[in-house]
Amino acid sequence: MSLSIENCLNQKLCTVFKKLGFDEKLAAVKVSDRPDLSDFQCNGALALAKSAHKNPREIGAQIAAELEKDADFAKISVDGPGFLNLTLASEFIGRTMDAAAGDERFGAGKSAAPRKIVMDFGGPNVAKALHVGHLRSAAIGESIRRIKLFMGHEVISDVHFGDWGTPMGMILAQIIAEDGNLAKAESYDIDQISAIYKRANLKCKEDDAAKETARRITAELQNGNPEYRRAWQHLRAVSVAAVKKIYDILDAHFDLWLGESDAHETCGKIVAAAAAQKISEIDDGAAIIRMDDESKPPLILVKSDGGFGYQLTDVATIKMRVDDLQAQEIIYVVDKRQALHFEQVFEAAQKLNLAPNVNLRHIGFGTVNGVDGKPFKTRDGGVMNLLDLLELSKNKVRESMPAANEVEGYSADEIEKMVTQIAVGAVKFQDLKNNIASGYVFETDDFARFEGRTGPYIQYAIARLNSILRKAAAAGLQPAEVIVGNREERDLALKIAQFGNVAARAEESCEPSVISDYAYTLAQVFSSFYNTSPILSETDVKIAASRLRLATLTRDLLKLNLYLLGIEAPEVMLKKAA
RNA sequence: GGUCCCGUAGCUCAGCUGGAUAGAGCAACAGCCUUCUAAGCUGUGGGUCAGAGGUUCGAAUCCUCUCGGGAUCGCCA
Repeated sequence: MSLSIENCLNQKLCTVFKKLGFDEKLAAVKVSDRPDLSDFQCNGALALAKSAHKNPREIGAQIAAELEKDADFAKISVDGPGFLNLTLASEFIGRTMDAAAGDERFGAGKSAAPRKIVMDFGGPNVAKALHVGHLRSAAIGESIRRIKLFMGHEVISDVHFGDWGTPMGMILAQIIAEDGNLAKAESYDIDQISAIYKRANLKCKEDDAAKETARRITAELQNGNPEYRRAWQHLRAVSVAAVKKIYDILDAHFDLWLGESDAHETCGKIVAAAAAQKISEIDDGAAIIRMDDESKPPLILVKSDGGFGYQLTDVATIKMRVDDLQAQEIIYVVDKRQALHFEQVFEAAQKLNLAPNVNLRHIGFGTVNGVDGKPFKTRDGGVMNLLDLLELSKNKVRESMPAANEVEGYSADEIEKMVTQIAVGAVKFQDLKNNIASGYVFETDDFARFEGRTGPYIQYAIARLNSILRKAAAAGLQPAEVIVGNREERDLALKIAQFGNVAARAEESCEPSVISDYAYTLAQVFSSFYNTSPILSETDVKIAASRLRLATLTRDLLKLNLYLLGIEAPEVMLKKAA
């Protein structure tokens, strides 16, 4: 159970509602919409009035009268048509902060029903460089992974490498076409492989015969042609290594590096089982599973050329995750344009009874668009490489930072690390500040900006806090009991107290933007506090110690929130002298 | 054409399990650095919440329709 202030208030309200014979479900408290009037509000009286045929203000007054007895409230009023406005006693807020200071979870609870969750995000492909589209999957997936872990679930992340489809045959066919055979295939590096794939892609687009050859080779590869398998093994290994590097920079963690190919054997079993149980049928030479809703296209198990399609692979992968990993929930963080595909796959899994009692969930994210509103393309019409994007961001950060020879005490490596943390933080936050489902417009200029609602803004708040905490420690100042005095202290404390509910909401909705939004507003409230409530120069030692505790809490909480977003916080942020 | 999503400030977006005066950031304007990092703070201006009906004591939020935009609809993944 969460220790958060909101839950505590909910309990107080529930008790009163019960005592007065009101429906406890209506006792919910929320952060006030009118901070000028109260800290929290309860709208229960309005809803109660309807069923009880009573004046909502009367009901509100009844509730207020009960709450008056509680010293944790400084002021209770019934306003407007029947809003119950609750203002907390400063001592109560202070005590909550003191409790949070001793709690590494800052009042956040854990899931009452922890599950074993397999997460499928990433989805890189052999021979294809990661592009901006992969950023969303990595950023969102990693954040949800961390949020789920924080809330007490067990999570296994799987990159689900795209290594078994027609592109494999296309590359092999292209190498054979260019070299005459596959002898040199194992000497190619990632850049060469990417270039070969691009050429293959072009050729197959305009040449049906080439496409046909690629299909045939793909099928032969899948059926175990040893020569193809050997070359493919190499292509895959080189691609995995290249992709790993980028995911490392992005701090996206995968427990498993399985690919579509790993499901191949299981695919065969599924095809056999589906046929035996008469769940599948042959249509136009392909083995398909029809959907209950006939307006939906059928799921294609086996293509008419005999090759296994990705739909089958995804079905088979569900079976493996349930049988081998004991998944109780599988979460796919994949582009929402694939929503129909996942509906089909989930329905097929259900028909085949592969995952009884397993929660299958597709979290579809919107596309990264250009200013024209269409999926983002670079000037030459291609998709922007993720590494290029990161380099762009890094260059902008470097412009604002001193070089190693311009500043004392920092090595070039340390500065480079700082640059990376800020640049990656900016890029990831830019992605995570938006709702998952709504796509967002990618503007190159946004990555050149680190002011306002951005990752670096939050990192900067942490850097300032680190600086204060360092100096306070050097001066021998110890944090102590929180005394809520001025408005900024109160706002900061109340904001800190919200974390428990924020974490729960983020987990429930699988929405990192709930965290990013909170982290930003917390940093914002802190910045006001910073400007009005000095710590080191405060002469009243009790106030200084109280503020120091608030500062420590804020720093730790901001770091935790950035962690939940998969973003690192540099200890210090250097700036070029003006 | 079927299904789904979206339309909120000049721009990019929150808010949408119905509630009080619709919020941020950017951009614009006006202030704040002998004081814990100005990547910051404070303030001002800026809105027929696409439009029309309906449900309700109360609608940006729920329902219906219209207009506008987007995604997707069997062998690429």
